[in-house]
Amino acid sequence: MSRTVGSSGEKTRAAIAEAGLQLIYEHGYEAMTLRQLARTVGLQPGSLYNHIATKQELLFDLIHDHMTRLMKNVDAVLAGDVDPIDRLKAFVAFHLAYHIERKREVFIGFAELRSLERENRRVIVDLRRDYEDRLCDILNEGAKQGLFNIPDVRVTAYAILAMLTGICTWFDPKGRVSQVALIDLHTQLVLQGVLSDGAAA
Amino acid sequence: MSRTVGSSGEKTRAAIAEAGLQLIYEHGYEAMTLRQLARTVGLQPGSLYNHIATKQELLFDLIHDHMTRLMKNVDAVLAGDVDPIDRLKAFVAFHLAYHIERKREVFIGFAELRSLERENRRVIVDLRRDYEDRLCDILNEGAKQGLFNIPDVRVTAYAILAMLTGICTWFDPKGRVSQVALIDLHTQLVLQGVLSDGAAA
DNA sequence: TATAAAAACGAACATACGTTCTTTTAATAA
DNA sequence: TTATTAAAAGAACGTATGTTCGTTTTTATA
Repeated sequence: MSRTVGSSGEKTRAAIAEAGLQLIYEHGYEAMTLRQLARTVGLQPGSLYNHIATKQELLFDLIHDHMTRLMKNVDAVLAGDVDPIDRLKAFVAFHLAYHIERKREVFIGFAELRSLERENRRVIVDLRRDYEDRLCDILNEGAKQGLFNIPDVRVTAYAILAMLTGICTWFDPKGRVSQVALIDLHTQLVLQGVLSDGAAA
Repeated sequence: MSRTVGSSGEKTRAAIAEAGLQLIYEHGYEAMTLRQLARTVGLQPGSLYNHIATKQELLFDLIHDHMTRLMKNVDAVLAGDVDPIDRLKAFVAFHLAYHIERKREVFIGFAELRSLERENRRVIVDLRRDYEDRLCDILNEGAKQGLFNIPDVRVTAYAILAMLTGICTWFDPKGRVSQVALIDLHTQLVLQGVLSDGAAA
């Protein structure tokens, strides 16, 4: 056989990306086989190479696209507010919603960092740092205005991010807890943990 | 050649465990090669099988030993206090100290869950659940006594655990922040986030 | 000291992997 | 309608992997 009826580069590329995402999420990058991926998409292994350069590039693109989208969205969300408390609330709500929606990408972006080759990893780590900085900026500004009581901004930012991101490892949209309740709970937890005595929530 | 001068099952077994821990931490379970492991320990690949049954069992034992030790230690720590606030403080301090000390095991126990075969994973997941329950118990008791204000105990427990465990991905004992400062900061963050208005810290 | 067990070597096995290459056919542009 | 390009098949390559096995030598036991 050869080229297949109805085949289209665009569709196949999308199918590979989606299947790759799911398979890496389920089994991990190293454990996922290109043969497995090909089978899922309905191709022969070699045919994948009409659409991807290497397995490594598949992983990198996946994470890189995710991080780029994350940055674009967080900047859009934070563009409005100026009050640190509002900004912090907006950040928490956005982070949770996005990480719930993109659960698989988030997990891979964290767990498969070590599967990235050095230069690729550097790019991603830099993007992560940019994202962390968004939260640090908010905390800094809030502390400056005397609204927040924060002994160490970066450590606190890490703690908050770890807490919020952690939910993506267990949250089930069809589960007992609604997304709204989840956001409320975490917003309270974060704000209460960070607000100085004088500031009103 | 054959059996080597000074060779001892006990020592070799320990060396394999330590090297396996480090290599899995660095490269991941799937990426780590038994040949790599053998080279690190100073053995031929086949000789590993005098000490381990399979690669999978190596991973399982590593995680299982870790979880067992974790449970034993947390129970010892919590044996003393009865006041929920004291217990929560003790839990936070213990969790952080332990997770800093056993950084590699903790990371593997989380990231390599999916590399465990079904039955093995079930065992570990059950142990994790037991550990989570320790924190839930504290939160429940505190809420019952009106000390804590917690909308959902299990979700809150997950949030706290995610936050505390997250530090093990970046904490550097030789870094800017001391372990004591870290524990203080997180204790405050957790307590403040959980205490009801009436309760004094 | 003789004997059994333990711990290593070294070679090999079957299999699976990422990737390349040639060929064939479908889609698209001239 | 013809020429070109894109997308697939299918076979193959070199290499690496987890694991097994027979042999040899050291350690421990009786």
